[in-house]
Amino acid sequence: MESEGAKPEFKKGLWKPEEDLILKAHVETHGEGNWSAVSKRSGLMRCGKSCRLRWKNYLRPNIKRGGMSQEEEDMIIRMHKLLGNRWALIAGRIPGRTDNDVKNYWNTHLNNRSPSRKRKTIDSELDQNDEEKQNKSKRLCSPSNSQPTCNAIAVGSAEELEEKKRPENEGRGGAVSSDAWIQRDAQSMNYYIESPMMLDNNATTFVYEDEPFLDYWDSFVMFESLDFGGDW
DNA sequence: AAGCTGATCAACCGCATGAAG
DNA sequence: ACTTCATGCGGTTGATCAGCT
Repeated sequence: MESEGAKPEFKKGLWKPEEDLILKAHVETHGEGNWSAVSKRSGLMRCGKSCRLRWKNYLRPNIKRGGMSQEEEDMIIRMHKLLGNRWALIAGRIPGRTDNDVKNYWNTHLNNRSPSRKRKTIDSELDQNDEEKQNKSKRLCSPSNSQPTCNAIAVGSAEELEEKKRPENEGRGGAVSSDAWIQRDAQSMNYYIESPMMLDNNATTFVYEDEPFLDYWDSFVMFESLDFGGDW
C-alpha cells in the first residue's frame, strides 16, 4: 500500500479487451456512476474519468460504430448551425453517437473540408461528391422560384423583419443568419425568413418532410438557443 | 519495400458546475 | 458561506492506419 497522500498511479493509453470486459461486467453489476470507486472495486488501474469515458464512448449498449450515415451527417450540420460546438447536445439527438464521435466527425469531415484529403482511393469520386454537396448547398441558399415553403418562418411586416435582423436580437428570435434569405408573399405582403435548415429541398440532402423544423426545434433546444453565440 | 505524410479516432487534460458535507 | 469531490463537457493530443512517392 502506498503511503498516505501518495496518488495512485493510474494506467493510461488504449484500453485492452480484458480491461473492457472487467469494466463492462462491473458496470452491469453495480450500475453507472461513482466512477472513482470503479477502479478500486474492479481492480482496474484506471482513473474514474477514464472508466467513465470508456464506458460512455465505447462500452455502453447501443453505441453505433462505423461511419456516419448521410442522415446523421445532415443532422450534425444542422444542429451545429443551431448550437455551435455543443457536442453533447448534438450527440444527444443522434441515437447511438457520442459527443466524442460527433466532435471527431465534425473536426475531420465537416470542419475545414480540405480538398487535399488523401484517404479516398479515387480522387474523382471525392471531387464529385464534394461538388455535389456544394451544388446542394447552392441550391439551398438560392431563392426558390416558388412561394415561401411551409417551413419558412412568417415574420410579418417590414418593421418586424428589421427587428429580426438586428444582431443584438440574436438568440431572442432575431439575427437572421447570413445564409437565410428573405421573401415577401405578394398576396399577404408579409415577409418570410427561409433558412437552409428549414427547407424541404426536393429530396436531396436536406429532407425534412417527416421531420419538420419545429420537430427538432423542441423546447429543450429552444431553451438552449437562448444563450448560444452561434451564427443563427 | 520502405519511408513519409495526412486522416482518423480513442483517450487525456483542464475547466466548469453542482451536490454533499 | 466555504470546501471538497464527482461528474460532464469541449479542446487537444498522440497512436495508428492508409495512401502516396
